[in-house]
Amino acid sequence: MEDYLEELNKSQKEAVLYTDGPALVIAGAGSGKTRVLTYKIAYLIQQGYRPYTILALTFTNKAAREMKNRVSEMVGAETASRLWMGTFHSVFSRILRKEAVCLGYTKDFTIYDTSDSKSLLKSIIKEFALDDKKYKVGSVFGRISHAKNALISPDDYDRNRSLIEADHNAGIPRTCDIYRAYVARCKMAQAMDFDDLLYNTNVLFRDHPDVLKRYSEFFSYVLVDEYQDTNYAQHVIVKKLVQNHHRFCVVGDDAQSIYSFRGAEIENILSFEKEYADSRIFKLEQNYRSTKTIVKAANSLIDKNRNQIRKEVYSENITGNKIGLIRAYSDLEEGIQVMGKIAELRMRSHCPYSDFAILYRTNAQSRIFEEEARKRGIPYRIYGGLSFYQRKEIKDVISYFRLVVNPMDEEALKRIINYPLRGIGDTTVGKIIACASTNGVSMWEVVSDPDTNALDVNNGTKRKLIAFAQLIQSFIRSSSEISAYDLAIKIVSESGIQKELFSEMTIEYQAKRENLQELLNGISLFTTNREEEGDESVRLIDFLSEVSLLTDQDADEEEEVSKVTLMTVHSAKGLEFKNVFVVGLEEDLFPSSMCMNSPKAIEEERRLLYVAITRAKENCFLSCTKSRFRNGSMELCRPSRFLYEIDPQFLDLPEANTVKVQSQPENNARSPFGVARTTTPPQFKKVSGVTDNKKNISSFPQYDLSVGDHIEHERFGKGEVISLEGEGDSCKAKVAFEHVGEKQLLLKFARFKKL
DNA sequence: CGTGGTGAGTTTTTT
DNA sequence: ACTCACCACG
Repeated sequence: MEDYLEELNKSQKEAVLYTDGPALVIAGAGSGKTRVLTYKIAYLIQQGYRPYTILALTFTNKAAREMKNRVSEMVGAETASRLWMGTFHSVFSRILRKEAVCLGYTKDFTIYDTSDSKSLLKSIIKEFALDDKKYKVGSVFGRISHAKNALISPDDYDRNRSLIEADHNAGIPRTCDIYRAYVARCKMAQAMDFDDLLYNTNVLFRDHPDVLKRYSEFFSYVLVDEYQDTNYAQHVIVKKLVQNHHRFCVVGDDAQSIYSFRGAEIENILSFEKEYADSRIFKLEQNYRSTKTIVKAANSLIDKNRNQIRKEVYSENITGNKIGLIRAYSDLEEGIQVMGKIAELRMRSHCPYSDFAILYRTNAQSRIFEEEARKRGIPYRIYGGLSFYQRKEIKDVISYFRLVVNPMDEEALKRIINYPLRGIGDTTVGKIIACASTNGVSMWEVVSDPDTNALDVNNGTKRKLIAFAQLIQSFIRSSSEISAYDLAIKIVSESGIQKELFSEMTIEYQAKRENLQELLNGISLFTTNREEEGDESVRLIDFLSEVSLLTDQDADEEEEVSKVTLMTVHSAKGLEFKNVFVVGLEEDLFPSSMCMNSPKAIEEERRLLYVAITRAKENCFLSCTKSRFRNGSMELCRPSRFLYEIDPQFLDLPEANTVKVQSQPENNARSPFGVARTTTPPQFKKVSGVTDNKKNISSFPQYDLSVGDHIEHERFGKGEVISLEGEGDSCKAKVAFEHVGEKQLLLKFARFKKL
């Protein structure tokens, strides 16, 4: 163990060894944050802390798993497995299941995922007879979620003037009523949504001092990873847990705070020192990951943020290459150029595909890179998109499981009451909901006993309802007798799901069958694992509570072939790659158009780019395009303001630019992109030149062309005219483009200019 | 009650 | 491009 400590640098070591009070570790990008956390846990254990009294909270499952693995290597898997280590959500859900009764919940409560929550909100908005064009499910959900993350109850909400006013101004004054109804319905369904896992943990500790006392005495040391991403609720709960002894350590980097959209408060980390007068702060400033150039370039960018903890991140690695710039004419060509560059670099340096990552702001950008990779036969792996457990066929099956475990689960019931089709349509479901709410009972009670609840449906429908209820009841009876796996099999065959999935032999259905098979395999694996660990009766609820908090990133399949990684910048946090391409650096995309009127949001976007750049170990490329297909039409793009904020001495400015600057007399400033650079950087939306750009695009001048002319096309880039045919409006040109090959252009529509 | 077609809106990020 | 809501018909 003493040897381990020698592997740390001075500040890392200090951070590990200090355990007497609150510790804030500011960990610059690539500075060995996980190392400090894992060594610290090992050190605590060495100091005599019992492992099961150490609580380590992370933000993602992936981070938790990685930490667990690394701790295992140091102290052994046996000891590591006793630690309380996991995401906030998973650890708190464990606590909540234990203490559920205090809160009026059963241990088997359901966890609603985002789509369940939204579906419930949709019902409520409909029941309130509100205009769903005004009351958009997404924004109502967002407001409720923010309220919960700020520990604001429906009653608090009502009393909060600024919230009420904001809703009023947004034309949705009844948001608070929806919130109240939503909470009641979740409770009625014995369900908690993601935010409830935090909110209710706080309620538990607030209203039950004895319970809090038990946990705060039980946990002898608390560690929190990615503290900059915690929201108010998490902050308060941590505070409560350590109130007795103040022995805890939070690790984070304010420069990498990128989750404010879901309630993260950068203030939690910025004001830590004020909050805990007895705290010590440790700064890890040496970056071990990247070249000097990458670190300095990233620093020069993040320097533009006002709100931050000052630190000097530096690298002792080689200087390395400058940051590459890629300028494309269109999103299409961006894909071609980036993939081309990857192929070229790979040839030159013989590094595997897994050394490359393409990072983008939005998932929608992935498609073009995917297509281009496929064309070239470059293997790739996309992260993000729908998680396995969110696919329709999987959610449907899981909903059966959920209903069996918790018949009050309204969202699960709605999902499967007519799947597979059994003649219970929207009309009937509407009646059931209405009947349930007038009688103050759950939908399940209405379905299983339509008569007592005076449900107004005809006899045929009633029979169908009763048959459905009996089906579910038979599953419930079996659930106490047979294993989770056997029950799953029984459900799939007796519900008719199996028949339905074999009713068609199309590729989609084939995929669905495979997915279902995978789910069953997962249950089987889960059951055997638990049984090996000595758990005699593995219940379905155990499986459910585990999978409801999993995301796609957690499927850690061993990759047999090396692949290029495609992911959003958000999901790249914490990862590193030899070569990184950050794409789509354009105004309204990165920074996102969502935050044009908020300097705070712009600072967050800047941090996001900081995160992206600092993922790179050796080479980093930034790309932008002149035009991009968005929302169904071609839009002109201006380079991101961030490109001008990076100190140009770290940028590899291409020679060709000089030429381009000359050929575009309207340019009045030297810029890395040879694109009209207004003397002031692009400002907020109302002053921006977006509309002017739109005009430019349609007033592209027409030229008389002849064979051999060189042209510059809006999407395809530069090329040479090979042949011409037709006259007037139907005149067509065949053009050989540099990057995209030969294309036919109908001159009437083609957007290009002669060079 | 179910289905199949059309049309509109949609995209920021995730536990 | 892709999903979802709505509508008309069987």
